[in-house]
Amino acid sequence: MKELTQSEENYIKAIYYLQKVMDKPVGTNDLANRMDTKASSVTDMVRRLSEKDLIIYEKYKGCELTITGQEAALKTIRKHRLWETFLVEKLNFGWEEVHEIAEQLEHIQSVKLTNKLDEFLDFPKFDPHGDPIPDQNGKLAQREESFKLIDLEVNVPAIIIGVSDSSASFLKYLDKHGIQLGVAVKVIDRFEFDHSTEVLINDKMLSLSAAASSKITVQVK
Amino acid sequence: MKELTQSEENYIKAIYYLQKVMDKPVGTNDLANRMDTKASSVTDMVRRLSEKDLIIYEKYKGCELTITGQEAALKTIRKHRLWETFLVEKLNFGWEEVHEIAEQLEHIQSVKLTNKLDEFLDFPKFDPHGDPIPDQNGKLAQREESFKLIDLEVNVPAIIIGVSDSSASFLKYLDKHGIQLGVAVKVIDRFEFDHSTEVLINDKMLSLSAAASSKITVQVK
DNA sequence: ATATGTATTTAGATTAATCTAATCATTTAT
DNA sequence: ATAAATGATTAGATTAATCTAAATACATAT
Ligand SMILES: [Mn+2]
Ligand SMILES: [Mn+2]
Ligand SMILES: [Mn+2]
Ligand SMILES: [Mn+2]
Repeated sequence: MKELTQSEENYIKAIYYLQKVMDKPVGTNDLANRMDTKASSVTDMVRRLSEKDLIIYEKYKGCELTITGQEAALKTIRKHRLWETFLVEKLNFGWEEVHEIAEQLEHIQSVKLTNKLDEFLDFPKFDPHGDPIPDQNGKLAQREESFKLIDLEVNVPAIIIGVSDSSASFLKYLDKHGIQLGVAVKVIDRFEFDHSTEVLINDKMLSLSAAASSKITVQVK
Repeated sequence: MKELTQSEENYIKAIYYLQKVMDKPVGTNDLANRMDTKASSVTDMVRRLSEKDLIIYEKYKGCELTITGQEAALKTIRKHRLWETFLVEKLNFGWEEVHEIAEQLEHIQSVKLTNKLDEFLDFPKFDPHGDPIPDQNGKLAQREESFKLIDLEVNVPAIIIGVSDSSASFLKYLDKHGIQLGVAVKVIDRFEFDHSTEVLINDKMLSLSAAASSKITVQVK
């Protein structure tokens, strides 16, 4: 299995992600959209990837990862999340700054480096956004059952364990309101008409939009 | 000043290096040789670099860096040497393993990352091979006067402060004989006919070839 | 089933980075 | 000063990754 180019690694990651969320073959436009390129470019690339047996692709039918492709995806994701952890834990970056840099660092090719970094960080199981970090064998830590904050029942104490949107704008918004991983939350009230939620966080009341609360993952204590 | 491609950064570094050691305009073949490519590829690339005002280039006359080009070179060298330091100091890599990985890491584009890394490492002045690390402004620490071990007078105590060859084979050879930066050396005898040198290192006598002793930099205590 | 619209692929170009083989320029040696 | 050797450039191809515009296939609604 030869090394992948940066572009190939990025595509493989995107396919991995889309496969997960839509649970059916990934269409050319979905990919083009996610990768922020044109459909014609995607068609070219999926040809190459399928040539290398990283995906199964049939004209007009979309694509999905082979086992080899999944392994490749997990390797890249492992690197990405380890680097994000490094940037936050060791270099004191904010969690909203690290994704972009990790997009580059994830392409560094050295298994030894990855494993030494892992060790240096004390084998973290989750990255700064609460996403699981694949281990050397590509295995992901299994989480206790978790919900989106928007689905958490009223008056049930819970803890914030992740976010499903790592965009700088969202994360900065959370920072402003003292919302971090590990913090306790309780839903005090919810309004049917717009699904906005009143929550208690850090002893302060806060009203969250449906958009926000649907992107925050919590776990009941 | 737009970002440079990896290839451009590598060429700029090579020109910087060659300019230093040969002290005259860098020829196409010198560069081709150093970059391990073909002269025709170099001609193409120096055209591009000169187009971007990173070098001055005239057909058949070789090239040299402009001020902008020198700044670019120093930025890349800074990243390279900081990463090498990180790999040795924090991740416990051997000094013979880090160059290759740093060749990749040096292309990560984030000034903030570079500066935070610098801080994390406590603003090191020299990398694991004894080469100076440019600071934020591209300034290199000036060394006390130093010599090559091959030029060190007999019976003058000195300290090893650098190597001018960072190839894995040479560094492994040094490791085998306990030769590291910071270690004390004294030349006991030197033989005219092949310039081999008898040295005392770590309380042990050792005979070094001219090839070896000409690549070790020392400083008189 | 036919038409319409959307998804996807093709055709044809472009740009960076590389190569080989051929040509041209400069330097050096006779 | 001329020839030979060395150094450098050009011409022409190739490959990855991208694009625009045109063509085609598939899905859906009437
Ligand atoms: Mn990320
Ligand atoms: Mn990436
Ligand atoms: Mn190096
Ligand atoms: Mn490099």
